[in-house]
Amino acid sequence: MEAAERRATVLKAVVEEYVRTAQPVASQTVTDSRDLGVSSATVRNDMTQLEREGFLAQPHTSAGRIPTDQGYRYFVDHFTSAGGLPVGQRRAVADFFATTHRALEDLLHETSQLLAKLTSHAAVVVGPDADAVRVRSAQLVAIEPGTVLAVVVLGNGAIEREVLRSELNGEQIARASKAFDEAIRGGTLAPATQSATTGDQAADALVTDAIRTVTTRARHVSDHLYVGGVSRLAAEQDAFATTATTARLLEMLEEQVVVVSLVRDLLDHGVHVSIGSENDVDELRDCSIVLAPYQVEGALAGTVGVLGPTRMDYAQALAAVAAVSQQLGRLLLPSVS
Amino acid sequence: MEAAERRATVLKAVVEEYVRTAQPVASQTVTDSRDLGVSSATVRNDMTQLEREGFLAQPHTSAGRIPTDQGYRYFVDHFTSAGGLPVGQRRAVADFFATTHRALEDLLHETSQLLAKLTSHAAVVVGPDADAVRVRSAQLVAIEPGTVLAVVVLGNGAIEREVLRSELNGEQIARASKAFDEAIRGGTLAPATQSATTGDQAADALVTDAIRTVTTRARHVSDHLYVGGVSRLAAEQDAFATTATTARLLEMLEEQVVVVSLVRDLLDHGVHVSIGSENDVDELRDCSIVLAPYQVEGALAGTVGVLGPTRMDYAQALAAVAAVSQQLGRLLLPSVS
DNA sequence: CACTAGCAGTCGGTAGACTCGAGTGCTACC
DNA sequence: GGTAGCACTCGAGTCTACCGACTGCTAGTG
Repeated sequence: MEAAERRATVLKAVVEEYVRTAQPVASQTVTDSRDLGVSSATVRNDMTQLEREGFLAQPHTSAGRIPTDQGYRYFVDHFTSAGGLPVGQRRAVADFFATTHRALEDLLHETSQLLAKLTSHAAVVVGPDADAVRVRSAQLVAIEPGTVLAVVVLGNGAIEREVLRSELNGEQIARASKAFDEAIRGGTLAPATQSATTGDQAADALVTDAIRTVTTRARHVSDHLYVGGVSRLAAEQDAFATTATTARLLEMLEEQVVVVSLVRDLLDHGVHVSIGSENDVDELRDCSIVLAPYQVEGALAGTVGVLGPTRMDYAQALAAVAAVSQQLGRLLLPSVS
Repeated sequence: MEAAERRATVLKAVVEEYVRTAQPVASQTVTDSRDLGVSSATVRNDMTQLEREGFLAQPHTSAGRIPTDQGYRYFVDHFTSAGGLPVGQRRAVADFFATTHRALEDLLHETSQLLAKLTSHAAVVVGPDADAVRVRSAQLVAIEPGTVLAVVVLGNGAIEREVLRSELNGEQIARASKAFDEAIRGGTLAPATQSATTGDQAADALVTDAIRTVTTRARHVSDHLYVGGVSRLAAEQDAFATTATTARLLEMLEEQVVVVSLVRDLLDHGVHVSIGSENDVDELRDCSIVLAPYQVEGALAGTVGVLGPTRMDYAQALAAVAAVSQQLGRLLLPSVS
């Protein structure tokens, strides 16, 4: 084995050991657990070089090495070629998606919990950008005297509904409903200034109101973040500097919008794994994010992701998000859910 | 001042000081901050007696006293007579409810966050029991070929909707809709065995399906828990034994159903404050819960609550839940929102 | 030249000894 | 009943010594 190649193997071993034990990895540990055919002294030399190159770090002089963010990056880029999920987990995912029959919101929420359970880390599910979702159909329905429900079916199977007030009679509402459908069907929910002309001024007003309300709300909903397994973050405490760090993380997840735009941003740039300091957000300096988009009918419909400490089993996380995103997309495909 | 009366005052002082500082309270601290007209030695005697009676405890011999759960209980029962919220907070609550225009789900969620912000603790909002909510109106709406939406308006303003598959034509659906409305309007969503007879077998099947689906889902939704301010739990870490305790708390909150039934159970027994070991649930041994029901049109519509460490400002928490529950009920009253 | 054996050196972690001071409990007294 | 005063207790912080886990280096080997 060539020297450079061996160094890469050493790096791989250090990452794997450290992920497993959370302890700085000694040269001896590496030679014991891997069959490198060299002595610990040689590994030590490799380690010093890896440290010089920025892949490893030493918490203090007389300690083993731990990977730096750059070290994790190399590991992810070179040693996590698409491994599948272990059969047990693969089955769990299949079972989950075979047996659920939920409204979209609940499904996404429970998907986040599934992913959290699979990876033992916090998990997030992000819906698609409102601007990117097409309207499949729309209508207005009188549900009570004075109350109208705007119902919009979206391309990803989500059904938005919004309550409106209107004193119009049934016939007027029917007319408005038609106009409403024509105005936004096939388009996106971007807050545009579609207008309606039914010839009935009151109906027009209702349609305008409906469009405005629905687009506003769509924006709100599309920025929604489904978070599963927050308790894992608390359990991972020790990976973070202080308990305040955990608190700020939880706060950010409650904030939702920061995370949603972060996730979208990462994916826009084709990033699927973001490690520690690669994250611009301060709260995430000690965290890594592993993402996979899911698609419905070939169109990007959202993203599933795992949020954990940088010391994370990346191979497993990648396999998990891949499996979940794929199954989720498949489930959403045929039905309107 | 009589001796017994003074002891109560000492207890009050200890609770208030301990809540403020999180430090065991010394006899001297009490005499310094309150004008009792007695010396610290007397307070010490009172404290030993309060300890004998189980209201106070000593972390170790040479330390001040901290309240026991029983001590907090006495404090809550005797010294938290309905104080109002400070004007600033009162204003914040009023502003919040004056400016929000959200769907019910979002409103409840944001209400929990408001409450969390007010009290600096985690907050929960629980909807009403599905069995207790009356159906205001119900109908079926064709939204796409092959797809029917069941829409149910509930007494508390919530609008449940559920997607059904059906190949019936418009006329059949209209008939089924009427039967659906008649079958469940005015009743509750308890999973009963209402049946429909429209004379059209296919329509009947749709109605039965709709009833089944809606009642099932209603149960699911009514057990939903809105949680706000989970990050506060992490920040309150030090109040709990280990970080594992926090993790288990978060887990329980994610579980939802445990908390929901706990809250309902407490309120059924007229309990508004549950302190530490008074909670049967193990995870809550170090926590207290402060609850207030909110009502819509005179009927119990749900509960808002605060979840924090036993070392909590009970007077403030009580004032906050009272103010929020009252305003929330008022907001839900007139509109179907 | 690549690798290794061996050994000195470094540094965190733990245990024990010591001190400091906050706060009590008790006793004698008013 | 209330108080002053004092001895006593015990946690927390500091210092020291020591152990042991690892490294880095040097000298040596195929």
